[in-house]
Amino acid sequence: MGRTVRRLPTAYAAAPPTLADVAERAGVSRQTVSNAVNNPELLRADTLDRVRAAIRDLGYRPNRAARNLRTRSTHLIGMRFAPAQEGTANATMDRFVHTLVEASREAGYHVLLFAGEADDPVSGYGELVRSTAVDAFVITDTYLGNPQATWLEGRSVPFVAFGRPWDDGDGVPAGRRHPWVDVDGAAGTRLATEHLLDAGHTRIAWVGWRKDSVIGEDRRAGWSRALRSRGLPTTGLACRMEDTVSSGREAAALLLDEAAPTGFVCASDTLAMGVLDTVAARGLRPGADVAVVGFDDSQVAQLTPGGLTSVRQPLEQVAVEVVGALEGLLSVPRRVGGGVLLGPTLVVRGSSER
Amino acid sequence: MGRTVRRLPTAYAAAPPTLADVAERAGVSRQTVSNAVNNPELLRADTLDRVRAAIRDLGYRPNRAARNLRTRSTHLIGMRFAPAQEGTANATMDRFVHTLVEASREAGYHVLLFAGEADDPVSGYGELVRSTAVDAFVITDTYLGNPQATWLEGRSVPFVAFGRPWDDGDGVPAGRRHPWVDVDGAAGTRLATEHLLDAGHTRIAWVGWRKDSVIGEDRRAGWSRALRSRGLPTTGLACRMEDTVSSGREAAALLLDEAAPTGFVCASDTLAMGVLDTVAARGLRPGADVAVVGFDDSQVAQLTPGGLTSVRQPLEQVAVEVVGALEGLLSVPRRVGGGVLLGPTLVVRGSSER
DNA sequence: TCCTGGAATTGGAACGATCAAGGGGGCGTG
DNA sequence: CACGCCCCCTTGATCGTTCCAATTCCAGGA
Repeated sequence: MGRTVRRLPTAYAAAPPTLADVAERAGVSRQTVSNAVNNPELLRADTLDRVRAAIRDLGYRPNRAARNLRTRSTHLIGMRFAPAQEGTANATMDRFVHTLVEASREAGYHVLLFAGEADDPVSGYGELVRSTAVDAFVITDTYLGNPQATWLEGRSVPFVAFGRPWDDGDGVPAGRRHPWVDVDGAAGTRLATEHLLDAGHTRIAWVGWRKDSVIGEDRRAGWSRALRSRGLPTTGLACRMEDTVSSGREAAALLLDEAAPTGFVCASDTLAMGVLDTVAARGLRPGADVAVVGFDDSQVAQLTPGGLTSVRQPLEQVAVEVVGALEGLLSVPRRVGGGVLLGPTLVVRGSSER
Repeated sequence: MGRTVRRLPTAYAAAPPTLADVAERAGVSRQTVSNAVNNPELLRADTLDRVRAAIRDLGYRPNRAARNLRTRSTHLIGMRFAPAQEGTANATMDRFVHTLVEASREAGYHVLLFAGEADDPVSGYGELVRSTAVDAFVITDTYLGNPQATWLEGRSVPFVAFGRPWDDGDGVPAGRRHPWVDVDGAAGTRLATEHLLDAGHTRIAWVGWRKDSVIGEDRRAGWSRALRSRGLPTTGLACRMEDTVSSGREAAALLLDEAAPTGFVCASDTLAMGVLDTVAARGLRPGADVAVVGFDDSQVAQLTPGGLTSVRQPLEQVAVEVVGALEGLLSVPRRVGGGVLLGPTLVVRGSSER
């Protein structure tokens, strides 16, 4: 009848109350308490009140392990956490993860971080799937070939990708239709370029990444489209490099010598910092003489003296959409996922305006 | 005898194999399989081989929910994830969290992120404790009064803090002896100050935070001790501000006017960026005329033109120590936790050397 | 041959929740 | 008054694992 005394494994916290404890206190059966928690509309109003009072008095919370075991779902979302690269301006993860955690909470989920072998993009997932530790995954680095997505789809594990499936252009083959959320990089660089065009610049250069980066080529497309739509040339105005400050420096020097641009649109804040450095070294004033725009609105863009104008990704919105897609995925009718493409904004600072 | 067909809740992955499946295949009982996984030394060698082969063939992984339920432990570590403040140079979390995840994995744990109400430092913990969703917590923002630690200790919930319990000086009252790991901020600023002293500077200023920041006062102490130990004055050379770039700018202007220092040690990279800005605005060359050192080795320090010398916290080491302390805490004999204080390093860049 | 004892293995119960049926009232209806 | 129905609630089984105690196996000693 009463609850039995339990031995505790490590003698920490007192054993939390169980469904049976609440039931006894409220004078109902276990199932009724369960219903009060999960299907309150099934109970008569006064019974519900009584049970809720008992729950409150005892500080009852359903034991997750027991619930998980029975329902075969953990309400956990797995995410493989890769660190930001040192020496690069992109601290994207911080903002994204925070909102992901927040939005997940509202949807009744928690975020489980895990690590994998550095050289194997698929490692770590299998263990969690087979031990039914998570309900779904969020994958974040989908730039190349995207082996995680393929792996997960092959095993029918639900997941949402932050990033488009790039590898197959328009004609996405059947069975490769997972839900994804992404930011329209081309729209961002187009915004940046038009911002400079509106300020009167006509010779605007592109400083981007190597050609094999699909994201880089997408961003580049925004720049070239903006120029072409106003009938301006792009030839000789583009430069593709590694994503480092010194590459940005070199690219700016090269371009200033060869093409004398008055504006620079860059694929990253890292490159933009290099461009700014060269501009300053030549005695040109950022904003006044030469305008520079970066990408990511990193802390560097915010803190560098004068400020760096930069394209800001709506990471908070991305996270919210990701959780929304997950909810759709985990609710009963399996919705074949499409994609969501969000528009970035431009944060104008001193480097492009004075 | 054979396993029954199971209906799946959402018709995703095929149902993973269970202990019973493995047992049947290996021709042993369930308990023997369990022992093969958890206490292999109890089995005869040939039996162990047979069971292991069955486990491998079926791709068996223990169901976490069932295991959690029975053992009353989840092998999850909870961490409340607060985002980095925008406009501040500190992207500490990224580095720390990554290593925490990595080290946790080696210890057989995963990291569960959760969110709480912004205005309530304790919110979020209770739910996870009462639903036995995590075994322990890592708390990271222990600067003031540290209500989470008090809350968790009051409920005998195991946790490790990144950050010392500041509030009670030397005489830590009994019952407030939780394990913690921290970085010796004073040692860091002392390192920075001595770096400048060794370069020949004698008038070295401090740009720090308001007096009510214990961490700020600790860092300040490193600076003042370094100066005093060489018989140099500190009066008139310290300035305490908000943690913003413009504060750093103002502080530098003030100090240059009043005390004409040739070196600046700052409580953060954010402040240091402001100092650098003022230095440049006055036509002084960072490194050559005036040396500046920041704190945190943030991306800004790495990417700013010329580079900003900065104190780097050994966050990877902190995470490893944190996990080590957790392991000690969660293993059977409760060890009353002491603290671990780690030394930072100095990353020298152009702002202090030319 | 029987007994003993340690090592190896087994079957039953339990962890705490949900699922799937199975009642017991009260009320309207024939 | 009996019947059936719906509403509300209860009972027993179950998820997959580990704990506990019991049982079998096998070698060595009396």
